[in-house]
Amino acid sequence: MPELPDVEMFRRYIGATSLHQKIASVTVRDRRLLKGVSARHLEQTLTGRAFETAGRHGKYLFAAANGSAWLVLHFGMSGNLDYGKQRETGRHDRVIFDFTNEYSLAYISQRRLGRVALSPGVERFVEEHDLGPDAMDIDCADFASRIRGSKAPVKSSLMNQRLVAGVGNIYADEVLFQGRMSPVLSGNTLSEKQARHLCHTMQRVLHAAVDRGADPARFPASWLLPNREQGRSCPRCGGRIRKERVAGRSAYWCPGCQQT
DNA sequence: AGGTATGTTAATTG
DNA sequence: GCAATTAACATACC
Repeated sequence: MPELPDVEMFRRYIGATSLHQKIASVTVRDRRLLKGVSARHLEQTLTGRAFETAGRHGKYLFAAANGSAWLVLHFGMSGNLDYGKQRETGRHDRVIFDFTNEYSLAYISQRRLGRVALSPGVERFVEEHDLGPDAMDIDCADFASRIRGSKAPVKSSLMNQRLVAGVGNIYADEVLFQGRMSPVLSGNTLSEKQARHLCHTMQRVLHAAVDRGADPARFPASWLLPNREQGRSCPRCGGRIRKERVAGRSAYWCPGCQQT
């Protein structure tokens, strides 16, 4: 689930539920999910403070505590947040933030591939992890020069978080489908115009997904996602959807309308 | 039982 | 040294 649109929903969720409340305690139920911070340090840093704002860069979610400590959440292949009053602890709750008003926020990671960290700020984090610009607001001229500077398959570059942050396997397929471009096309063969067009398509798709609450059930039938299965018919040309391994992941596309 | 799954990263290969 | 691919990670599902 958690690609940019999903994480944007999580950001809004925190914004709507968890800001400006004093943190009473932090419970780390599985320290394997912590990255670069001890359970003790996380608890000591956050307890007594409150989250003031929620930010996002690519697939990373940030919540600023008082001062200059930011909580960083990443969701991996599975993940969720759940806020509630006197909620019962779930089996996959990995870190729980208890507020002084009896409400708590649970960071849930079923497959434990997510990570929880602390950072002095979003900018610093982005720099340290060498993340590219966020996919929603990357400048398309910048995007074009980045993707044209790589001979990797365009799908691989779309998913490369150092090139542009936020697009994963599902949305990469959707962007390429809507941009009518083959996933295996080499980036350095794109014209400036093609690269910019791909960028605009990417931003349109992500924006539309966010507008629909990142809920696939609300995505238009004309999109690839509802038909992302080998052998299904393409909602645009009726051709067959093909599945093939590209850049180590399953790529689904319509050879009929994604020629170049 | 074996393959696959929306992610990142360390290790490996070219 | 760099870019690109693969393995590993943990768990659930088909």
